[in-house]
Amino acid sequence: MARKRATTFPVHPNRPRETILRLSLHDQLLGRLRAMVIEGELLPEAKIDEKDLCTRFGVSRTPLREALKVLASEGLVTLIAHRGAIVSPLDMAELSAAFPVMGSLEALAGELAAKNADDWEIAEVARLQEQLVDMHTAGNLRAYFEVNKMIHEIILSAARNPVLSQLYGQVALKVRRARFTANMSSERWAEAIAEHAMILRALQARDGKELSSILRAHLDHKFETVRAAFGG
Amino acid sequence: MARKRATTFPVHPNRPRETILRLSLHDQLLGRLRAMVIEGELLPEAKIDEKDLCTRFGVSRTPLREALKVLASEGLVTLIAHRGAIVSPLDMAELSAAFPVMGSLEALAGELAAKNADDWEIAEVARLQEQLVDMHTAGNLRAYFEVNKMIHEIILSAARNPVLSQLYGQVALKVRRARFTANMSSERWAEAIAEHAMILRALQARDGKELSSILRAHLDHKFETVRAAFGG
DNA sequence: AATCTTAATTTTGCATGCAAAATTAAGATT
DNA sequence: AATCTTAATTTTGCATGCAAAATTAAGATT
Repeated sequence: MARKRATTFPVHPNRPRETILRLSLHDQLLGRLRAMVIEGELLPEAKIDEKDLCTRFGVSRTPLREALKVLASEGLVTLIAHRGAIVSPLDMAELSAAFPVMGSLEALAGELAAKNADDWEIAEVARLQEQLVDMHTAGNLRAYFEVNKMIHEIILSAARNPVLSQLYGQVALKVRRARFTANMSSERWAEAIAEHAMILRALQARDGKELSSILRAHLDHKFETVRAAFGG
Repeated sequence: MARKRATTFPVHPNRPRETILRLSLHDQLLGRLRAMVIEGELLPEAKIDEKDLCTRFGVSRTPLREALKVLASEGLVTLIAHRGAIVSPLDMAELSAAFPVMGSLEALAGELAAKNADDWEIAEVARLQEQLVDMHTAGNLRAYFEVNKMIHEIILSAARNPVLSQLYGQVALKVRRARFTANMSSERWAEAIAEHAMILRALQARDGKELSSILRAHLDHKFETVRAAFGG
């Protein structure tokens, strides 16, 4: 497994808390820049100005450039020889490639999670499912996405497969980036909520095949939404 | 998609050749170090001596450290704060996590390749299949692995899904690393050859479901071999 | 002799420096 | 005025420098 990511995975109860973490500049920058690209603060195709970012974060070019190389290997940034980095273009072709891959990975995650999830995790998904409904009712799309992400992360971590988690994380980055620009129709939103209810039920029943296929379908529908919003 | 990898993907005929590439030190080092880790030249858990590698490759620490950060994000290397990098341990737990993921990805690749492969690619797989048999007859395991890798890479590239290729490449690294240490029994080797014949037939018939399930089974068997060799 | 301190040495994480390449600006040519 | 040269400026890729942390070595203490 890679170096620990600075993600905010929901903390499983029997795990040490309060570990004081002293992140290197490299790691902090990596996290910040990743977020900036995903959330669209840095727009696709935009040139990444090293000097600007250095002064902005008060660091030298060394750790910044290290972070850029890693982001490039994740595909979020594109390096052009002797011309530095640009934010990777967000093209429909790559996105439509990402969805089926994410679908396969989620399908596998579903199967494994149905087998391996413990009671706390299932309860947690149930709890978050309620929140999801609340966010929908409140019309808070941003918060909805956040809760949605947490549900999928619990399922992932319940799959007990770190390699799967790592790879999933990487495709999810690409997809999440698109979602920040593409909005959902209210019908699609209602549908997504219904699908999430099915996800919860399959998990509670520990029905791996069922969970697996719901997740894959859920992804396919999500793709339709994004495709519609983007035009592809 | 990420920066171009320095891999030796078989070249599809209608693609420009002879592109003169001037790789940055960072990229060259990345490729060299990756190969060294995969091929076991740098042993698992071994400390990576920056100064040693710098003098060895005649470069300064800057590009070397950039490469190490990327290798860390790929999971081949583990960074320890203020203590530098070690070659990531090759543990059975991670390996058994990697195999089902690779299986899912290959299954997807198979389905897509059956749909999208062109005649050249199918012919190429057929040609390599013959070579595979030859290598088996010659008892040349190293060359066998190489040809085997090429077949899987053709299937991957015939899937026409760069995201899939990228992720597959990453899990494949982990698995390939294990294969360099684990040997195959002669029975398993014969079996693998037979499975490859089935792979070719399914591809020629463009039977996506079939190809998909053979590939997944092929991976499962490969896992058994590795597990046996390693003891897990 | 084994353990503990403390100082010397090495290594790490990051900042800075510098030449080559790319970009921009300014003047020359049509 | 538009295009072309050429010089000035900026940016990039990498090397080097330096303080803090980790490791090792050396001497002190039991």
